[in-house]
Amino acid sequence: MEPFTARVIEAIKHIPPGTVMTYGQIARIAGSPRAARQVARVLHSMSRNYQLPWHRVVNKDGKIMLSDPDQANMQQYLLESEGILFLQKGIVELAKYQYQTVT
DNA sequence: GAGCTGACGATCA
DNA sequence: CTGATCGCCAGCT
Repeated sequence: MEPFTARVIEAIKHIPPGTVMTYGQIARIAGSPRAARQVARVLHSMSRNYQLPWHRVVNKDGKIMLSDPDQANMQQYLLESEGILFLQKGIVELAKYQYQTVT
């Protein structure tokens, strides 16, 4: 497995309940600030093979950007279950819930 | 093995 | 401010 992938997985694993992280933020932690897309790709691939809180990952707008409506709905449901309030359909209050990386 | 795709993000027009 | 384009590079065909 690529180091990048391992870092992505680890970063996601460290996201506490009730908080979220952005793809770009994870990308930075993983070592590639502009590799947000790869984070998403890794996520989509790993989430079905590893037990990851992939639902705690949203884009920089705090918005769920999943292609599958069913999964997007699932993500919102899971986040709400953790106490996260949605401003709109598929949009969380990122400024309030974004996880502060410790590095 | 080579090329295409894409759960994003930043910049340009 | 809104819309379109480029870059990024791991994963899939």
